[in-house]
Amino acid sequence: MLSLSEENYLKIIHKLESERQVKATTSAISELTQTKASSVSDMLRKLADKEMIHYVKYQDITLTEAGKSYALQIVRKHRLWEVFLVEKLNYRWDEVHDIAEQLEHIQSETLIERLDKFLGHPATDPHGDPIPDAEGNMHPTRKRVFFSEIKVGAKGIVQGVADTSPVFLRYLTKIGLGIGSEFEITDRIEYDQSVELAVRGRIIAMSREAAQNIYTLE
Amino acid sequence: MLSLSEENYLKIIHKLESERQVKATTSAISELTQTKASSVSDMLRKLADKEMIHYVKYQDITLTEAGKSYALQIVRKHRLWEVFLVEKLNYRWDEVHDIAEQLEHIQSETLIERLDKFLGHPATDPHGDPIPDAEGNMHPTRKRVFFSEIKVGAKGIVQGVADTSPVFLRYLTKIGLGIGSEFEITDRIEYDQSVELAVRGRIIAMSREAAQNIYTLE
DNA sequence: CATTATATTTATATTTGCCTAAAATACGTA
DNA sequence: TACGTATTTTAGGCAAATATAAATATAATG
Repeated sequence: MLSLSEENYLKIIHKLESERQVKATTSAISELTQTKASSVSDMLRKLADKEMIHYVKYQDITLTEAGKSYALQIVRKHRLWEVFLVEKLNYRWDEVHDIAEQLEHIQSETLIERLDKFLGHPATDPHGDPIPDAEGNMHPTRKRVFFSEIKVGAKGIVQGVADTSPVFLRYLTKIGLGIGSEFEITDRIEYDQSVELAVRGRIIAMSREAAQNIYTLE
Repeated sequence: MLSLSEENYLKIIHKLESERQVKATTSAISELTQTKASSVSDMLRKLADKEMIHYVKYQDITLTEAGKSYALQIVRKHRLWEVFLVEKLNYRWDEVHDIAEQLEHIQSETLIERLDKFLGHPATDPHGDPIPDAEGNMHPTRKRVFFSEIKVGAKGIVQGVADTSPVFLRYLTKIGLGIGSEFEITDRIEYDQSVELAVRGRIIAMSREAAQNIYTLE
């Protein structure tokens, strides 16, 4: 059983690992956790002692099997609680992150399985992210295709978002876009790679930055 | 905003205060929290600094208005989560305490009000204890009459238990007694003050100790 | 490839919440 | 009321998780 802090580190390392762009390094973790690199360094030694990470000084960090499994359990808890908050307590998708961040650390052998059952074994959270099963398997999902990559003229349904910050989610809500929304990419502006899309009969201009964070599935 | 430890101390002090038999003293808190008296003493100074308790060295401790209000919010959260666990996740009443003990510390402005609504504004928790409202008011409850005080021949309905330890709750479940159970006190043995009662047509002998922890209302 | 810049680690310190041991205070009773 | 006992507080320390500052290793560049 790990401490709250240790759990948060595992989660962050998992996030960096699974978002294959970035490697898990001391400074990347420091950045994401908003703690000093020296503190991260301390914690990495502790997690290595507990065999949760592979750690060689000055090199990239990777999770061990045990560490990955532990991290996926936290992800599972986080996402199931998010579903609970949205489905049962009527929260909006941009409001649930901070609360789920706390709830994901509740320790109980049985709680999360009962919650999962109560929620009807949902496959994804309110942002479209898949929920790992009790054994830590993410049911293989189709490949994500971001708005920034979809060819002009293509239609589809929004399946998820890669940025779950409240400010981004509120923007999407404002323009009438959510998971399940139908869309058509009507144009891409070469100058700044922004896109134009049709949602509910309205034409919307969207920056490349935003378009890189909304996806449908192949 | 108080730390988890500080919240637990407030809760314990409130428990001692409201169970009017015992006064909140350093040693009583030490006993209940299973921490050394010296540690308690440290914490009391901290809580006094934060104006959560009235504290004069070597004297009994009482909560300030702020402290009482804070403590009641924790009690509210604890009891609402217990209702959730029993009503929605099908836990038994002897299983919920430890999980609620964790959930009661989740910090959110809105979560508990939404949970309360979701649960249909329950008046009591699964052990019959009243749930304070958002302002910290316990709706005035009728006076408790314990099995150890009920006169022989009287009938009634179990309204609550004063001991919520799993071992006690499992004993009650085993003898077929729960909140809402009809009973009749059929005899009281003068020798050891044990009682005899009829539940669902069966006659049960119950020790004075157990009888002191089950009650109906006046 | 030498030097500078950046990233990382080590050393040392702080805060929180706990501990043990010792000192101070309060209480029961002879 | 004075003594012994029990309670409470103070003093000094430890572990966890953070920080700052200094040392060291790696990477980037002219």
